[in-house]
Amino acid sequence: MALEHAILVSLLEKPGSGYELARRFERSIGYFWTATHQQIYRVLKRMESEGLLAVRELSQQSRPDKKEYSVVGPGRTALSQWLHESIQPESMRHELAVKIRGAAFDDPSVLIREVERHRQVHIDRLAHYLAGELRDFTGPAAPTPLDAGQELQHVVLRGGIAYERMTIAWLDDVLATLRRLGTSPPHV
Amino acid sequence: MALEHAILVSLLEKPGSGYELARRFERSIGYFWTATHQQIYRVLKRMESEGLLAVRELSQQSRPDKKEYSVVGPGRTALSQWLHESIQPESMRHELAVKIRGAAFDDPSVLIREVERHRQVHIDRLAHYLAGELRDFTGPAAPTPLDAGQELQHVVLRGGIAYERMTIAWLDDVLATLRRLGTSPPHV
DNA sequence: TCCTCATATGCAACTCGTTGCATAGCCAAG
DNA sequence: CTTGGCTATGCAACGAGTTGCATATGAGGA
Repeated sequence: MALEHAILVSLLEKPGSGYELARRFERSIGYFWTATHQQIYRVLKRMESEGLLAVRELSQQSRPDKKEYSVVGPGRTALSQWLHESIQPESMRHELAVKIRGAAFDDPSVLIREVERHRQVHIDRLAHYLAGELRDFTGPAAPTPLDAGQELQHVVLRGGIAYERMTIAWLDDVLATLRRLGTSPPHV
Repeated sequence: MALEHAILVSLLEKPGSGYELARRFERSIGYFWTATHQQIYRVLKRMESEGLLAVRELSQQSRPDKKEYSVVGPGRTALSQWLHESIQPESMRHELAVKIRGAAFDDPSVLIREVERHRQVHIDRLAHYLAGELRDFTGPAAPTPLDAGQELQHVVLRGGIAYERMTIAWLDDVLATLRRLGTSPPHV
């Protein structure tokens, strides 16, 4: 159900089209909730038919027309209601960890490249987050003081930064372990 | 596709029934991959029909019969093949983060209890992981030296521990932010 | 005796999410 | 002038995951 709520939050922050939402889900919102454009278009249509959103068809010059969605009363109420409900803490879904345990039944060194690749992705994400933090929250161009919405966006971004740092450190640990096992006598 | 591979890993570590796998997915394997018993039974049946697993019907006294699954040749090959493929790094799914950003459009203090509840869950998980680490890997009752499989299980568990510690620290940050905003003048 | 709990397996219906494909307008480069 | 790229929206089919329900055995307690 959370895609619906992620869309409400994003559209309250700023109205936009399905295409624009899909872009936001590649940055910003997408740091902690992902969705493809097909999913977004489908849910937007449903939410509009349920009266949570309003559409405005905008003809643009030099571009195809778009439909701009914005949150209306019942949508705001739905979000508020959801905020008052409790959700259950995240359950893990870490495919790489499954692979690492699986490596016991093959040659552990086959995973070294894979783990290095993941490590690089997380390093890039961290750099991206840090640049965003500087631009929007802690740099000289950032507004001072931050309003409540910006403070909350910032604390979520700090979570992303902490997650990437933790992950990079862990992947270093994994690499050290795989390399150590690689030089030991084989097993199984 | 990863449920299939998580099952292969778990059954290679030790053969077992659907019920037993479901239990393992509540501990151990479940720390980084979750599944319900319905999902497990369905996939076991499919994997058996594809020749990845073998079944043995065991009649037990004082308990209903069970079907014990174990990995056979093609299953081992399938796992090995998967280990050589590359997967794409995890995409986040953090519902609480959506809520935190959404709190900008309601009273941020409504989230304080919710975040405190999540924090407690993570503290409990951390304690549980640390107890498991002591029991299986670092305590006096642990085998020395550890074999490759145990080393790999340990490094995965260290990842879980690092994740929980990071999350608890972040939730403290979130709580401090929510409390600070709660004492500021309202917004929106 | 009846109820509940733990073991053990499964179906049916549903929602959520992914993948591949299709369409269409306009721009810029070759 | 054709091709590729970006904006913009959408269908169809499939696969993954959840929820509710159903069934059966046997243990232990009220």
